[in-house]
Amino acid sequence: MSRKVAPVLVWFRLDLRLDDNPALQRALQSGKPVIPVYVRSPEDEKPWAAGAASNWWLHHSLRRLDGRLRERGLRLVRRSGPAESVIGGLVDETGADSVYWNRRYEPALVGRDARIKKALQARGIDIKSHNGLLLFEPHAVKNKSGRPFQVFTPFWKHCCQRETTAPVSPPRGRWTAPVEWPRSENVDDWALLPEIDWAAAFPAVWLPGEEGARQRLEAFLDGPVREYGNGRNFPGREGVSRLSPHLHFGEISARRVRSAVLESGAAERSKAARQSVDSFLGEIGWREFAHHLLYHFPDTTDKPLKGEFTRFPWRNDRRALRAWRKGRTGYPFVDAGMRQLWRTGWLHNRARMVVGSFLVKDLLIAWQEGARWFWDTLVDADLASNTLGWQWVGGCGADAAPYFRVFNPVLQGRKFDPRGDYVREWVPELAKVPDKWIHGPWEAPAGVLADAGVALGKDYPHPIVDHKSARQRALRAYQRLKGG
DNA sequence: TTTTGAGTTGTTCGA
DNA sequence: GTCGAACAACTCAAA
Repeated sequence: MSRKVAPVLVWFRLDLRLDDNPALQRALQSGKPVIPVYVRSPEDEKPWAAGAASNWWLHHSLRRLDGRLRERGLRLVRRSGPAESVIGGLVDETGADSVYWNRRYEPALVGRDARIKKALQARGIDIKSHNGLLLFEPHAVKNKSGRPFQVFTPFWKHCCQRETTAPVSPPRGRWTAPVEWPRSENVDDWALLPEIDWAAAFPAVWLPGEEGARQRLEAFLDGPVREYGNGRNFPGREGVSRLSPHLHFGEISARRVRSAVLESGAAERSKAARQSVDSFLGEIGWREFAHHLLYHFPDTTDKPLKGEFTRFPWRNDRRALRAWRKGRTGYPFVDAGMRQLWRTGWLHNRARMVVGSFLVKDLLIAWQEGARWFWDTLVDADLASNTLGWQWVGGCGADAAPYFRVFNPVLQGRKFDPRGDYVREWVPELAKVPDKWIHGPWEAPAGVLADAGVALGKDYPHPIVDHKSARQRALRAYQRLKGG
């Protein structure tokens, strides 16, 4: 191999995969030696530092990616520091004449990447950025008046009428490595893993990395996808894909997921299956929409999109917030969700809505508090999706839930966890409570609780608020806001 | 330009 | 027990 051929740097970000990775693909097609790089940079921590659960995932995902690259004769060079100086320094060290990456759309990073691009181009480096994250890029989707969509349905209808590009598979065999590898930091030294054993249960649930993503997708296509329309509502069943962390870290692309679902033929089996596929693809659409909104409304990570909500009378109740975080609200369905989150770094979407509604409406605690907690505890913590979700549940987003939509945690439990499986799994102290009372143990006759070995206030808390009056309180607060 | 219809995920109340 | 209306008002997209 000639020493004179300048290598290409491929800057990996939220695209920790080999498959359908346009930046990598382009580099490989150039025939030049390829140097994959991951930069741990302080800009990535804006507006919020990465959460502990995300860091756990990142640690493992980086190791997996390095392993996969090594199978192809490459490796992942890891560096930390401001991205501009790290990438610039690597260009100097390696003599690279090109740098390729896939675009990110978070407010803090768009400008940074543009600066890096400009600075490198000024030095004569070939810079190419690609779309590896989304089906439709935020700046490319506009309504007929040239403005960003703010309502999901028309947004997604519009998107579905557009052309999409097909996923690409990387070339087989071994790839061209540089003559010399630049120094790399050790992921272990980044201290991404939590010191306490809080993540102990994660490995039983998750396999970070591209292979794990593939397995999840295949398991989903093997069955649940056909029942998704209905099955996705039941947190105690295996009805959803659980692809969210893999999608967040880019271990699998939205293009790949979409095309695999369509090619699986799942939709052809029945009308219900067709609808199931549509509603699953709609969830991919919500991910797109979240990025779209955050790109066009960058303040919404912290500020309500609807301005009047800045004067909403949120309560500052640390005690209630703590009970919510720990899953000790006394509402079993809510507590099951919060404990699943803590133990596994993930929460079923039905449960996300219920616990979110409980925090915001029943406890009248600001949605930002919920967003922060999710940010720290979710392995799929994604700035765009988290922002959209909490603005939605808070009723202050673009596509807001009407304020009077207050989830009743008992009814939700009875409807979507009728046998109490979900509650029994995550709130084991209630395991012996009969189905009839499992979602509202305080209503159970004393004898029933005694037989189940539950003393309320001792083994399991009394409800920290009375839902009926809490609902009234929330409705009044929201009504006042409207009234001015 | 104006008008019209619709908008992720719910609950309660009263007939 | 079931069912439909009410819970508001507003913005947005499209015809």
